[in-house]
Amino acid sequence: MSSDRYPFREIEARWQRTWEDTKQFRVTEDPSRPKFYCLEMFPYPSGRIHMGHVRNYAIGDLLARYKSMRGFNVLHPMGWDAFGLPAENAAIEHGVHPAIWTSENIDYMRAQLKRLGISYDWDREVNTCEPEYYRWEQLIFIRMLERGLAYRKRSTVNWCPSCQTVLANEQVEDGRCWRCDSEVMPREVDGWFFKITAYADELLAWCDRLPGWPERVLTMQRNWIGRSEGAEFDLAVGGRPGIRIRVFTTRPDTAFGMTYAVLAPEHPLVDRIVTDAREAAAVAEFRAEVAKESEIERLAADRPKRGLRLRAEVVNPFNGAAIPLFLANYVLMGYGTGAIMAVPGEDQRDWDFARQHGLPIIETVKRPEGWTGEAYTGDGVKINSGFLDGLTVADAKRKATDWLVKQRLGEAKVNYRLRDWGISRQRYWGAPIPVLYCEACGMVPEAEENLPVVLPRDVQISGKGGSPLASHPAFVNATCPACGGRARRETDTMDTFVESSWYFLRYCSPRYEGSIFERAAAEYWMPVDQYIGGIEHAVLHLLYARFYTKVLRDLGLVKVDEPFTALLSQGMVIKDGAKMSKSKGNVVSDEFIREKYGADTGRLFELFAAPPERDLEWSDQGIEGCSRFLNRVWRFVLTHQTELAGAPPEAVRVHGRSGGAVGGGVSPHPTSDTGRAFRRQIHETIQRVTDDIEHDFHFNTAISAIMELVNALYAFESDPDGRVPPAERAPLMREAVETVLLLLGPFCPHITEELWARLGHRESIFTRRWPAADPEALKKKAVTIVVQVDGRVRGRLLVDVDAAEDRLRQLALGDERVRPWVVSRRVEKVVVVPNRLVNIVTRA
RNA sequence: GGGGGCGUGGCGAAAUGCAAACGCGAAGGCCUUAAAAGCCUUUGUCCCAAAAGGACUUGCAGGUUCGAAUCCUGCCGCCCCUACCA
Repeated sequence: MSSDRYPFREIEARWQRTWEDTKQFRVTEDPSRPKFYCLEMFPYPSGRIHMGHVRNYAIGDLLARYKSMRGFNVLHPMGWDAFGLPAENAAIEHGVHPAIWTSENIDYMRAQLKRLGISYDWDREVNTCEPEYYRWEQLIFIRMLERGLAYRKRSTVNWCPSCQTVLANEQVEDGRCWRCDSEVMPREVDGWFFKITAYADELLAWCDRLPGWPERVLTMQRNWIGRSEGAEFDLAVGGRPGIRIRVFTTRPDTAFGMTYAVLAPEHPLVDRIVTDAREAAAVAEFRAEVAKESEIERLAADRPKRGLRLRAEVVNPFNGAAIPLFLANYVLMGYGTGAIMAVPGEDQRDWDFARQHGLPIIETVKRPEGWTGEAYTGDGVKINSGFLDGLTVADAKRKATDWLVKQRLGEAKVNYRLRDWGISRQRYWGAPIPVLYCEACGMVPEAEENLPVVLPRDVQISGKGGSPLASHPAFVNATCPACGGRARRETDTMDTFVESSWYFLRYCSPRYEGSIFERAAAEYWMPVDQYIGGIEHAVLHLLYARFYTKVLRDLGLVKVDEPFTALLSQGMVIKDGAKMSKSKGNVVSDEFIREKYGADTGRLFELFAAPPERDLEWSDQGIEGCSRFLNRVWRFVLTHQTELAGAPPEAVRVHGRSGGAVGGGVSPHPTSDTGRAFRRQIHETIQRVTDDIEHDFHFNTAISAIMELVNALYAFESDPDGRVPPAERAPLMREAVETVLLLLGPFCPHITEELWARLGHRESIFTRRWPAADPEALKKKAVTIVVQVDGRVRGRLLVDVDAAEDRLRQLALGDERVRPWVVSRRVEKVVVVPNRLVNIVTRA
């Protein structure tokens, strides 16, 4: 089978060596040329490149090479998101040090990437687990600390009782630890936070100013930030003049329907309200019960709403009514004020709870005719609402809020779902947080001249009992940078999402030692013009990176407001209907594909099989087809090498020049109909491929257009009817072949580079400009017009381009294939679309 | 519960006024001692002996329009995200 395949192994190795030896993809700032920063999300060095990576990098390489051929100065870097838990797991399971495991994986994966032939500037490689990298992150941490953007607090986190560590939200799968499958429990822990909520408004506002991003990613970010407008006000507790309960609501208009109020079980006021010993015991029991609820129970959609009625009552300030006060598991301390006014008439959760506890329900919005539902959340006229009666919901909200302000009870308030970013990890393999705890001075940041705080190598990693750093005396016991006394070093490390929040900035000047990056380099390259990565980072990484960029901007380090101008979210690579994974046994290895078909074929298939944003179903037959296509290209050039070599070279116009051909060649002007039609197809293909890449990333249709041109090339060559004049043959074939190679180059760089050389070119094909369609060649003399009768195709007309509407109407009505459909009917109307169709509308 | 997306041949997918480009698969043929590779033809369904021709067809039901896979409404199915967010 493979015996007749072109020698991809040899040519791929040779060109990779050439590109590396000549440093072909090394770039530097060049203010005389427009820049293009093309970036794929850098990988975690898990061990092997998989097909999802290949897809990601094939798309990036295509765009990078294409933009370069269009004259841009292209920055296309690669690096490693090298901190993370899998390295620690490997240490636990196999006794390999995380640093060694990581660095071996990086070496292996770098070699794999080089064999894919991606056009990276490898001189800019970045590795986030090196002190030269994370020292800048530590410096920024200190700056953030100074500005109150980094702070320490106690909070409830996901705790795995078996692994004895905190898990990030994304490491909890269906309420279980992704590593050991234990049920995750909530737990109070001290930790460090970044104040991303300070940027909530800006992050949200800029969602409307990122037209290069997919709408669904922006929607997910908007939902995640979750801005809601409402009001906050105080409820007095009956008989307890010193105590006021602050509640947040988005529906102040419904306040007259408040029939009870609820505190989150862990609300701090509970202890002040409850004084009786017996009630306090009941509260403690209720709290324990709720705290025991595991993540799994919390995720259950129909989780029962548990509540405990307190003896105290609160007063509805709107109507003076005394109403019961509850603790309930459906009110969360982490959102709003941790307390609510309950309006069962207009809130389904309150409705459920009220029914369970026999509480009254008051309707404050008139239901629509025939309403049969429970709580009503729609619009309508206010009823049972005192001074709000008769108003619409929107007007009543405004009036109720104004009233609260006037009474000095509350105010309008905006709340966000977004929480501050918890960055503490009780783990070893991460960047140390540069803070100390001094016996005399308290918490003190490490002195800048002492940075980096280097992660020590000689640790015992057991996976049990918290961070290994805590049991490393040489690391923990340190000197206070403020007073010189004894201090204990922070042993938490930073979430690895911090490293990936600024790596794209470090790429601008990766070896610069003076600062986090060189200002001029970042000003030249930033922002990233095209970012490409998986949809799974739609919120987390992309939101964190946006936040971190804004922080760096406010620290005066960078000028841009947003890091990524355009984003392409590629779909997953699927096999047998499921994401490829070891456990499912449906993994196709990049090495196997490269060995069997070559890198060019693998890349071509991944770009051809589906548009990039959609999931891609792997197909063993599909890749055979791509292999066959490249062999067809190869065979054509080799079998016609002599004939092609004799034709004038580079009779192809290039973008950015107004006329003529480059390199002394002559544009062929065929006189035969076949020759003219063929040349038109060559130039239509240029136009179509350019549009497909440029406008909507439809690489699959771009490839099919190139395939059609190759099919046409074979047909033109065989010329069974002898209609091509001999003088036109070789020049047109050469123009077609060179066009195919130039258009295909960014998709399949090795084979095109090789064939380009075999046509006699001395320079790399990637130093050539992208071809431009010749308007002369695109001109058509005649077009086929479809004639419809009542919307059905009944005939076709071959007419001059831009024929007059009157003439089209006449020809259509007179056409003998059309007449039978019209003859016994009355012509009502004739719709003419120039150069496209005529539709004759009739009536009996 | 909320938000978003998708539904077209046997399959991956094209198509903003001619539905099914391109590729895969399948069937038949050529080449070959044979195979591989390659090449050629056919390939949505139905009516008709066939051709010519015609009818039907983009999840289902409606609507807008001269004209709808495409726009609108409702329903069905699948996928993703999110989740007691007050």
